[in-house]
Amino acid sequence: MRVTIKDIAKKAGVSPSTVSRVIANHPRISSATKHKVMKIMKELDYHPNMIARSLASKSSKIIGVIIPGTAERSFEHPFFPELLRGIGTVAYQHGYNILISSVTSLEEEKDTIIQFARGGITDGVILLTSRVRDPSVAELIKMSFPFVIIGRSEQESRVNWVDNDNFSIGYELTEHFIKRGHRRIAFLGLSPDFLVTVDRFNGYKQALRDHGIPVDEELVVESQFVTDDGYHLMKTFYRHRSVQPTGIIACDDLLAFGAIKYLNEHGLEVPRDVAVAGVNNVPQAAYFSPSLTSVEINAFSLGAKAVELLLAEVNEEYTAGVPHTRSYSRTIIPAELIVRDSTGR
Amino acid sequence: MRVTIKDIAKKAGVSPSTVSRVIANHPRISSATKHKVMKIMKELDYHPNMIARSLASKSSKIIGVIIPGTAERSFEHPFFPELLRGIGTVAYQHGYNILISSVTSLEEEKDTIIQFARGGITDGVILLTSRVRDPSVAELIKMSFPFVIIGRSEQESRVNWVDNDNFSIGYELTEHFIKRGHRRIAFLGLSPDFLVTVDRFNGYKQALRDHGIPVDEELVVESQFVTDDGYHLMKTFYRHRSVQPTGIIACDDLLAFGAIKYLNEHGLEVPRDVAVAGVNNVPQAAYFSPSLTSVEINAFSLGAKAVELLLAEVNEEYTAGVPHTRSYSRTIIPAELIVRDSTGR
DNA sequence: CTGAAAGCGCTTACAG
DNA sequence: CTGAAAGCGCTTACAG
Repeated sequence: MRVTIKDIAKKAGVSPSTVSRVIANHPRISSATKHKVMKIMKELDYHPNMIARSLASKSSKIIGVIIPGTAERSFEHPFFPELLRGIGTVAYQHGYNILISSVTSLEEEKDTIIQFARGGITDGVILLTSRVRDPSVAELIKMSFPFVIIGRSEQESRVNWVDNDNFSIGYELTEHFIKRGHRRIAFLGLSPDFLVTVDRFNGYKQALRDHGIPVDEELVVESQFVTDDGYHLMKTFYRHRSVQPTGIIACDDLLAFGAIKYLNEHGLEVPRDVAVAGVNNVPQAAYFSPSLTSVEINAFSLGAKAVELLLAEVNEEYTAGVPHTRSYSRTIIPAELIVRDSTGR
Repeated sequence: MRVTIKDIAKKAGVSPSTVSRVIANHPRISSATKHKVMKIMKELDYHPNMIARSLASKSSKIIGVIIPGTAERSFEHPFFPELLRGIGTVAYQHGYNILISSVTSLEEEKDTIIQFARGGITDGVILLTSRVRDPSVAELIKMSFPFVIIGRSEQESRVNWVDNDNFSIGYELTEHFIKRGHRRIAFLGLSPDFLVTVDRFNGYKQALRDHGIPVDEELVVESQFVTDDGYHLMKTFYRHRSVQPTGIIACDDLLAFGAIKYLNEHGLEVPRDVAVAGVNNVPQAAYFSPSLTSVEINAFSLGAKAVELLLAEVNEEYTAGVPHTRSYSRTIIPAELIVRDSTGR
């Protein structure tokens, strides 16, 4: 039999309420009884049942993290662990645990969200998505359950989110190429369903315009997901397009690696013949030959900030009685261009 | 007010017990009442409170996953998400959620384990570790709480684990080099605290011996962790050692990438001058120049199998009354040598 | 097949 | 500063 609060109470000669207050570090408790109770908890190796506590207090101290389905494969992305580490670190600091979903379909995702939210398992949810019109977002809003999105949602109001400024990322990257004299710059990896790529693409276009360079649709390569099929995208590109880019901006480093491999195999040297850059600054970017120019998105901070926003909202709920207008935050985590060999020196 | 089982019961004209049985899909329930109750649950948009259910049933349907501290940085490793995906997929199939720890110190790890196990939050725990003498393992054994280790533990008995055969991985990799005529093969990344590297190293030594090649300590490069500092390891190696290896086996692909970068910068071409191979077959291995020979460890399967073992043990506990000797499983997930350009053709 | 009752292990006004 | 009591929302023998 596991030792409960009653066992402690009996042995300490106090009531269960008092033991509970000691555990919760309640202020109005004499330090005498406090120490007595704590001593006995040590002796009996007592550990509170978190489930019972959750039920009684209506707070599980668990944050749910919803990860886009396997189909989108972002799970595999190198920046994901960093994000998770940021989430975990801040959550731990505040005494929260993190419950991870890993679903394969949108229905499973909805199931999970309902379970997390309605089932009382979590106090709030962090949603990793930058999907246009994500159904989970609508669901969460409907339930008015605390949540934060990592990756800007299209839903502009009544949503907390944290993201990089992807427009600027696209803009700066493009300007970097322009400053090195490039004018035929391809954009690799536009996926209309994913705002992150759309935003970067808009930044790209704006930079071109600002420098008087016409946007050439021939230089835009769409892709289904933000995956690692840069090799095949380039193959298709060179087969079907007549333009010869001198620079390629890939929406992701993995895309860039694949693209470079293709270029190498077809006698094009990077950066001599074509300059290439990616985004996300994966660890391998520095070791690649040539080392890859990329953008550090500070995934750790994205995760950390998301937890802070979420906990602010979760706790806001407890300021009962005080009427207030609910506010929503958008937080931009700065990104940083890391220039390496793949765009020349 | 959230709708509870009582609300459903009242509206359906049955007792809460009956509603509970409908939810649990209890066999002895008339399909008439079953349908009536389900209809009302739909109407009222009822979702069971998982916390209450957990408390009453003494099972949270949550699996804890303990990840080695940030200090060890395995969180950042590309194979980790795959592992997690394997865990998540099988867990979901069985109706379990996964709770992730992300701790920074060994004390935090112990805290977390106690919270997960004693606090009743999880039904069982998966421990990612291949640390020699992991204190968490001892803790879990002491509590006799269901757990499975991914990564072989030194603790040979009373432990379930799933792992690759790292001895064979080291052996096969080495034999691959020997067959291509190499005799001076360096081993990069031996970390005495991590069994995974020790096992691979033993396989390496055995292969050399079996082919009559003496083991040369000069060719062994130790490292603190399984990280990405291959570049610096090689720098130190060439500065302090007199031997010139013609082949390098790195304990990890990231190590290999760093090593290759160093070699390139110092006029050594891969594989012409030095052949290099890694382990883990990270996505970038195929895109690297040259593409990297590696070993696919099937991380997804490692995770999937770990959950299966764990759930077997968790459920075994419920076969109460039936006396049985508890058994422990060791499962080996096959690994596969992937030959690419970095070791020649 | 169904209900009444006890119980899971805590928390938290309410009273003193 | 502390206790008695009610309650959190379920499950599950036990009885019928």
